[in-house]
Amino acid sequence: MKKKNVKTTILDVAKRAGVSKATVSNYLNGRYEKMAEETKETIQKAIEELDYIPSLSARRLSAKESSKTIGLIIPGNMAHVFDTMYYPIVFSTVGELAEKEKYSVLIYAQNSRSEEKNIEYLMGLAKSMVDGFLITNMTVETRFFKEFERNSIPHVCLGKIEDIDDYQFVATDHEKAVELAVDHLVGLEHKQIALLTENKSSVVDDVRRKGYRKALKRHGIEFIDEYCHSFSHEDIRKNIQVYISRLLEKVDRPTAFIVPASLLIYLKQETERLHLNVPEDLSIVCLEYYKNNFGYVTFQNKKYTRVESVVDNVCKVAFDKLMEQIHDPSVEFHSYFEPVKLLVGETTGKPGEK
Amino acid sequence: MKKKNVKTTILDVAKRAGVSKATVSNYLNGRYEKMAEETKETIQKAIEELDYIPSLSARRLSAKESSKTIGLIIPGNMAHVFDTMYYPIVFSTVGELAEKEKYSVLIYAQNSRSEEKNIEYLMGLAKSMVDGFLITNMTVETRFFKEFERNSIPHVCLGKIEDIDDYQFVATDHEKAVELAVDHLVGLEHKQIALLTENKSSVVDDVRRKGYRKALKRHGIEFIDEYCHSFSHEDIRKNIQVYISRLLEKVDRPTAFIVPASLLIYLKQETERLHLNVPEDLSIVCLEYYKNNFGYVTFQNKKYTRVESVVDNVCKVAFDKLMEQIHDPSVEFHSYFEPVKLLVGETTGKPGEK
DNA sequence: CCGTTTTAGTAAACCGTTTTACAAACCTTG
DNA sequence: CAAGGTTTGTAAAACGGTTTACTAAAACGG
Repeated sequence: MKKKNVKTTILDVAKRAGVSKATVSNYLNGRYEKMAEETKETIQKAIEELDYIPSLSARRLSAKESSKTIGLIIPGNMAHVFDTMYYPIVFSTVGELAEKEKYSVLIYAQNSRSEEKNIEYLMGLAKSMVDGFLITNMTVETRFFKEFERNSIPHVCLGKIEDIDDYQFVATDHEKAVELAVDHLVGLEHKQIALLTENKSSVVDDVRRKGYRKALKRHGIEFIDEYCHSFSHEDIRKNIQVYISRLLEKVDRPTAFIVPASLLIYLKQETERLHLNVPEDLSIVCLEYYKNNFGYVTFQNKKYTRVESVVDNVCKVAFDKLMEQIHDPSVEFHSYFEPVKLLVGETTGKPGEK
Repeated sequence: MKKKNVKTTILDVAKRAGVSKATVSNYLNGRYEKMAEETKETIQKAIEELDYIPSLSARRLSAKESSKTIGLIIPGNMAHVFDTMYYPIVFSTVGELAEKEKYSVLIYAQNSRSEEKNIEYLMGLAKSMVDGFLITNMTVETRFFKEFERNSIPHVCLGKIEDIDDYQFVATDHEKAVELAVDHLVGLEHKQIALLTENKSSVVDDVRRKGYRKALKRHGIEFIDEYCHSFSHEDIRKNIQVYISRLLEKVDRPTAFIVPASLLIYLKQETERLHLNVPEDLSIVCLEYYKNNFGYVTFQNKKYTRVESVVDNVCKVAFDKLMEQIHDPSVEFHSYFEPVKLLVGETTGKPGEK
């Protein structure tokens, strides 16, 4: 618990080591080329003895570096995202990427105050603290984009927001994911295809339903309202099992389900309770966005057929694009959809086939 | 989309406004006392025309300010905390507090690499970027504390870790919370008291069980293993209903339950399914840590009896203590337990009583 | 042993602010 | 109208590094 009231500077170190500031600076920055072994040691010793810590501000000022920090904007209230691994993944992925680039990640949880205040604060950050922003898509207030644009502040949105177009995003193509799933199932001659989704009335949810309807229409299959259900956070805790078992007990029950990974467990439960076989009685396509999917990767030792599009990668692309913008503000930005691919496993087959 | 390749400095502004740097600086820092109205306007105009943004680094260097940033350490993998509102609350509360103090919050998600690397990086941050750390309790690698201590880096741990004592924490007293609940129920003549908890084998969980056993022992009530169950993340999704209904259907079923808010919904479900009345057939005490408890605040229009201890406040105290440490490294730190209070509602009564 | 190259290191300018000590210009006032 | 007060503002020295241009001393080559 030393109490240093006076900061030791590079000059103190230089004096103590009997060299010049420049030499210490060179040492600190690993420019050893022109430096006697002995000098290095002396400097190192002086640094340790004095408990010297270089001043970041001075360094940055001198080197004309930026703050090397990006802002990550998240919603103040994240209750609605509880059912997915989204945020944890974003945090750790972005964190790791940033660390590699020697960037720091500032977190900004929008608070409940006025949009005005939020924006004001963000612009303040941008002016001084932060080189650019990563915006999580559940966060979005559209004015953010306008302001960022207006002030030429680098920014990338993680996720596409419907109905807005003139902004820069990197997103998972949830629409296409569902379409692929439907196509696959229709290819197997399924006609009764159910879609269950979580995170009711979120952007992601809307897009998935859109893809579902679109694909059905394309194949000339009628949309049945009952087959397509979206569960809110509370629904999942309250009555998802009831809903699923009702659906499965119907005479004209769906022969196939498209289900995001986080809901699989519930479907599995009811399927087993009703002694349905997969894929003979029921085909399942899993929508998968996370690498570590809670370990729910098999169904009775069968590999899931799944549509994959990994969020880690979305983060990576977004981060890279942000870096690009930061380092060269003139680059043209192109929004990006993470590729989506269908991986056929053992949980889908022709309906009724053994 | 202007492209500024040369940064405009305070000198540019000064020249354009026809004044000195000092005057511009004064203007920027709101020292208007000795400044003609006209000068202010000229300077403001110059600033706008030049799109001038002061350099934070220069400012900090000159004013001998610190980075005014705190680090918030969170686990890289947060899957296990999904069942509570813990992190969202921490983020937004700490974020807001920091904003008020003009501090920024840097987020550090421990990644999967070696402890060594994590520590090295954190110490690096501490040296330059960050004035101190807030450590979420699920995160903890005990070496952190030793290193922080060794380098006199201000830090506060959100939550108490059992078996370690020589560090500084601010925590909810989960042990006492459960004890209070038991005391209340025993006071109502309950003997068969169940404790359900989430987040199996976490620190919080252990402590709750400890309080439970302690209180039972104090009242001379035998500990029955079946009455005390802890659910993992997967358990909650898989079989919590099964477990609860089995417990409720036993001949000698518990007459009272102590349940954290996030699990209430499941208990409510099964209670209703079995047509049990609250509190006549069953008393319920809710352990409540979040202000906005998902809106599950009533049971059939009855206010829950609950033990309350609000996380927001834990964050606030922790943040304040961190600030204290940062501003005066010599202050003695005293670990702190957030007060816990019992609020008697309408969901508890004497067993069997109408 | 002298001129040249290499090695090891330095002095000083600079980065963009804040701050301190000082002063010009104008206004009072006796 | 000179002395002193107010205003309004300034010049220059920090702040703690990096970098550039330069050099003393040692090593080398012939």
